[in-house]
Amino acid sequence: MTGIQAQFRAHIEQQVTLTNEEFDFLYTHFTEKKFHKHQYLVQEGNYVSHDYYIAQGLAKSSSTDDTGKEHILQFAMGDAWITDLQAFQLGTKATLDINCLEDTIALMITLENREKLCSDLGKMEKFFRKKTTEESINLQRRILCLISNNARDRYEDLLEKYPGILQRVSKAMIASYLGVSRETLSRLALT
Amino acid sequence: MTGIQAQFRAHIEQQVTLTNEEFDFLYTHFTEKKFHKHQYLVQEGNYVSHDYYIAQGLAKSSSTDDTGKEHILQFAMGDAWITDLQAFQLGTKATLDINCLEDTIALMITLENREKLCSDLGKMEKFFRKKTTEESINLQRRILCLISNNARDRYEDLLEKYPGILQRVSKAMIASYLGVSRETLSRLALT
DNA sequence: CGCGCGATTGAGTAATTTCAAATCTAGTGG
DNA sequence: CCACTAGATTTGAAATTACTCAATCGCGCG
Repeated sequence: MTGIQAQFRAHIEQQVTLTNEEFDFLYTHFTEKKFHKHQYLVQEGNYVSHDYYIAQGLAKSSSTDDTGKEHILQFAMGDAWITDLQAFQLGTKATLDINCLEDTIALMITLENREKLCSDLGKMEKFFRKKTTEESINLQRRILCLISNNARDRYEDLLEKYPGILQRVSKAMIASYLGVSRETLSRLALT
Repeated sequence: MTGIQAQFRAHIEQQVTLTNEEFDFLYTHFTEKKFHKHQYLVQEGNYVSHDYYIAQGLAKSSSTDDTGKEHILQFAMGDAWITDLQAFQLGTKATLDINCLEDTIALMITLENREKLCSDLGKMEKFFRKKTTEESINLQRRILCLISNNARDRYEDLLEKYPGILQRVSKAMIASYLGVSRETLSRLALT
């Protein structure tokens, strides 16, 4: 049992309890893989083969608009899932890029394997339901933050939620995540 | 079998197929209820007893900031789910108001009943997982729209996604949903 | 007719963006 | 140890976008 496996099991057991046999079984549906900094997990225009559990490291998902500007949808630090959800679910081409900001270890699962796993092990169906519900709650919070608050408040909100983020992510990327220009973020001088 | 029941069954069967017995069984977990225009499904500060499937009518969820301004998180037209997800899941007090904009017919389910139903009927666990995944995809799209686009493009985006919305929702509320002032929305004169 | 509500318009102000230039910083090679 | 470069960050100034507050318009309804 590697450290990654133990961490992943603990991650799943936040939602459902597992026997050793169940964990061993479900684990066979995943592939562990290392990615180096700057490597892509998903590239716009390609099909999306996997959903990724980021065990260690840091990845971001983003889209690039017609003026070439990048907009960051998500940072996935340790213990988080990331993919181009729409493309993954529907089997369409990615509209997002997903790129590692640090050397990263991920556990990957294909759509086929995930659906099979959900059918064969009800606890995993439940796990994904709960996890996705959590995800929706977080996305709703972010939407309310975006429509309710100005740039400064959104920035403070982010720092509060991810205290260590400034040490790992450039301010230009944080600006892109918050939906403001990097110059504006820079002028919010604080903390 | 009422029209509402038939509609609800079709809604569920968009994700999973059901036998008559399964539908009858799952349906016992829900309560059908009518609400009149302006009635609250959820009020800020109260506990959230149910998740609501809006069969007919229209409800909105919103939060009110410290300056008294309302920010609209969601419109639930026919065939959509709505609740204060965070408060419902965690059993905490609502931070959202949910209010009917029209006379509305809803099917309501408590957290306890939903969890029981998911345990007793794997297809419903799957249904909720799929539905919540869809929800996440939509929320992600909205976030990208909010951080990528200006007010005009967000407005056009909304009209494209919900063509009939102007006939059912005041422009002040649409502005609140888009995160702009109603005066600004008014000045985007088009369509 | 006149009230009430939603929508629009006007004018001034505030927030944010853009483009350009200056500064800072970490890592590299001499 | 230092100079140098590439990338990140900050700063400046003007332009744009959006907001606020107030007034007006339009329309359905008693």
